[in-house]
Amino acid sequence: MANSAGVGHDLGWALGAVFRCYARTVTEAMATLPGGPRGYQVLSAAVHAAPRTQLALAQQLGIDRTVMTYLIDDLARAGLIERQSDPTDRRARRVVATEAGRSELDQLDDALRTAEEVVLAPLDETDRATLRGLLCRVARHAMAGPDEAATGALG
Amino acid sequence: MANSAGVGHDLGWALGAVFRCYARTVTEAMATLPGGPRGYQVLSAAVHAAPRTQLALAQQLGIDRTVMTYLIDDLARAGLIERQSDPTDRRARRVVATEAGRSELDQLDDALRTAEEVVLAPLDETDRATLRGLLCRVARHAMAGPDEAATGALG
DNA sequence: TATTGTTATACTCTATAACTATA
DNA sequence: TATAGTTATAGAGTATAACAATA
Repeated sequence: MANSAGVGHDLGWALGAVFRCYARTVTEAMATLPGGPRGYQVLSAAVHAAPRTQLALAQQLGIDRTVMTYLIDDLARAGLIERQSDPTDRRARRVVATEAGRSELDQLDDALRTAEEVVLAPLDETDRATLRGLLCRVARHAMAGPDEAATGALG
Repeated sequence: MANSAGVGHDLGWALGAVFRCYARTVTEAMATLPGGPRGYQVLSAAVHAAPRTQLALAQQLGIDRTVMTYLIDDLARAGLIERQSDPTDRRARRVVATEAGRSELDQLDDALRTAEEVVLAPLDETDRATLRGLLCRVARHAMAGPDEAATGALG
């Protein structure tokens, strides 16, 4: 394919290839988690942040609220999170992580670290830091512009 | 979300954000092209490389051969490519670009250049080259490992 | 019998709308 | 009347399987 007319291809191709490699590794690591990568997002939010309602969670993560219902159904069935009645509004449900959920998240985070290692394998520490820095600068700029609700979806 | 336990998030988040920003811009640029980004891949292959059969094209681009049928139907209906009988194998159809297809591809390539500019806007020329270089190194390594048929798919 | 391309069918994911129970 | 959550329905996109023509 070494045609020089490839244009924007250089960046687009590399970006796509790297993203897919990372996404594939991450998705594999989350193969057994209900909801896959998005299940991870919900679980992570439930563990790290104060309990929020399903709607708040859905808006934060850029997930449709009807999808959030199924997602939480599955995660709750797996015993990773729980729905708790909101004492101040009996319509709302607060999403909280269980002990099992916290432990599961720890394992998943390990897997994510590994996935990152796999992707960055060909670079030494200096180059990794450089790539991270440049990507983050570009990412922050990209998020600043248009409305970007999704905070970590894979694709 | 400023929790330091965010783990691999730094890379994964930035990668996802940048990728989605680029993918969105590119997809918008190809909104009127039949088949969207994948229509572009087929058109580009038809223009730049020697005519190939639908199956060869499908395998090269990582597209299912049944999808390729629809894709080529739409591109042909738009007058951008043509199906030609393969003289050496009457089962096969060679995919070739029309003049209109070539011209359309030129315009799309312009749009891609612009999309790249949009994404890389916050970086100066030196940093852009650095990012490109690092991403390409990582991408080449990622492609070398597992079977990666898809050469430029976005989603 | 195997292969290219097409067509028909089914499945997955997601979005839309309707429903309930609260407010 | 509006909102949180659920459920039901429909749509897009994709994969699977069956088919026709040719090798």
